[in-house]
Amino acid sequence: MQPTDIDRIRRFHRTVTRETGVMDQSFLGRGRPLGSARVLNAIGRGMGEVAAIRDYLGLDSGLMSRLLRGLEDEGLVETTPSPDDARRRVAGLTDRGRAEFEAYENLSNTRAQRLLDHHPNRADLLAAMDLIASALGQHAVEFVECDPRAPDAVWCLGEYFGELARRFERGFEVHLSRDPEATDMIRPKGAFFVAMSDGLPIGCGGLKGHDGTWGEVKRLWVSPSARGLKLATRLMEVIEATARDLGMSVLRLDTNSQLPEAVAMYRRLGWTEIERFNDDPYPDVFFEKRL
Amino acid sequence: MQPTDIDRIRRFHRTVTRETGVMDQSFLGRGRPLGSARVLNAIGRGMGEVAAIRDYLGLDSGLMSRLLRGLEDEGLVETTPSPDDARRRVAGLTDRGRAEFEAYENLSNTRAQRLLDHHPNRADLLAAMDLIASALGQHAVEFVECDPRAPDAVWCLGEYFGELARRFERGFEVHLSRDPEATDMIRPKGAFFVAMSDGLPIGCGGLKGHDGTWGEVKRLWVSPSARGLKLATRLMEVIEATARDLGMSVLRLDTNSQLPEAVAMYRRLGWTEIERFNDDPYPDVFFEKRL
DNA sequence: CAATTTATCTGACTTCTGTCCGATAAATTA
DNA sequence: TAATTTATCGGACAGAAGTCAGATAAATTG
Repeated sequence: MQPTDIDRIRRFHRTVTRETGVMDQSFLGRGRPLGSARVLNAIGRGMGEVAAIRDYLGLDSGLMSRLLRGLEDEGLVETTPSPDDARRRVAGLTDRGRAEFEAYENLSNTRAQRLLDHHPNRADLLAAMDLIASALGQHAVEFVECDPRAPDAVWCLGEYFGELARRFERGFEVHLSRDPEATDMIRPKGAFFVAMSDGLPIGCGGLKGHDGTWGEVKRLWVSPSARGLKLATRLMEVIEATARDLGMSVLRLDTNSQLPEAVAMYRRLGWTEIERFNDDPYPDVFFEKRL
Repeated sequence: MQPTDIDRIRRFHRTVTRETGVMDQSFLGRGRPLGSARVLNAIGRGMGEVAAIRDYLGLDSGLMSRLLRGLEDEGLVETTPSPDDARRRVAGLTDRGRAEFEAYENLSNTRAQRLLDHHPNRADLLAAMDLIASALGQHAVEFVECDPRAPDAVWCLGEYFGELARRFERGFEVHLSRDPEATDMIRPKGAFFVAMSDGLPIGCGGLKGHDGTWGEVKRLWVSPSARGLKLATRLMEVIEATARDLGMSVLRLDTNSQLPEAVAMYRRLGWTEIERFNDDPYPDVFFEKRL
């Protein structure tokens, strides 16, 4: 009897549920209830605002308060009133708290490492995990505006150029392309966005400002693991909104007919094909959109 | 900054943890604590013996007893003493219990279906899930002895023949091969095993009895999603143990040089190459092992 | 400036989860 | 047959998780 698609998903789900149960057990091994451990980990991972933690973990305000107090009593956490709104509190780890957080991190990391060590095909396993994480987390993607020279942005751009090199018959050399100055993709001239899924970059897109009147969409890239989830469309929406915000009335972009998915998407999003507007050697299709 | 392998696994883990949290919430929506819901689901999925459920869910005997009683009070479950050991109790669903179980099943199924519907590439998503489920569940594989004509066995054999057809240059036609009678792979003559991972078949192997003196290993197959996890080796161990149990002193098998992984494995497991012992057109390598 | 809203805290309470121990009754062993 | 082991049950209890209503203090609004 052939397993149905649903059977396969459910088997996956059960296996993975068992796995999280095991992780929970090992967390409990540090002698702290799961609730406290989760709060500690949220703080350690950079969440400072009490409200943000509460929201992330879905906790009642009373419960949150008590868990935080417990961690304070243990000497792991300190809270201070937020500078711009003294009602809010910001939590941070003490030295002991940081050590304890690292201990939890080690538990998770060694478990991950063990899984990796016991698998014959790391690349496929990791690709499968990326694919699933993107599929499950597609509604939890954050679009973070940053400097295109920031680490996450640079990583995305590296992947982007690498992919172009693979897909273009003639290859692709970064320095051949008119690489816009990073400062053209920073406010107030332009902007650059990285799509973050649970802390990992999975896509990017830039808006390059041209002497205040028009903008150019550049470097739109989505990780292979997140393709098909309409992430590029959402990035474009963010970029268009930013362009309007910056007072631009026209957007342009160039692309290549060897990237048919991209060309199709621009058409679908209401862009119209125009004449070549630069002498860049790589693109052979040009689009424009009035805002 | 490039995400490390560990980062990627941890992201996967967090995403999937969030997902199970959502499922738990939706289960709670039926107004029953998670513990009870889990017991009900275990029973619905075929676990009858109280001890088996307790073991599967890792529950204390007292807690188990109380949860079971709660479900009985709700009229969802009935327990009867086991026929062969009246100390043990066997739990079963009442009609109302079955309806309630179906309701939980629907919650899980619709969530799975929704995920499937929202993804552009079902085949890749499912393959990724199979791969991960096999990697995580490699220590929870059960080797079930069954009739080679049973549904799970037939499905595995279909996959097996399909793969042979793809890998052999000359193609592969099932009827050309000397297809051993199913009854030769059933006790007392022989045996057939299906490797089950959480209810889904992921591999198989047969032991064909030849007039009581020697046995032949046939139809050894492992699902692509579970390759590299030493599953074939474990299947072989089960088959060899069964052969000893049936009083066989020699095992033989044939394979093909176009399946180098298989040939390498047989050597590693202590098999020695021998002369051709049948006139089957497909195999070109023959092995023997004395027990 | 008074009234209202917002973010957090506290206490009281319920339910759920997990543990321990002894009771019971059915097998198993000596 | 008596003693022991095994599987379940039930009571008592402790800690964890979650809910609710009010208290407090800092913003915000009118």
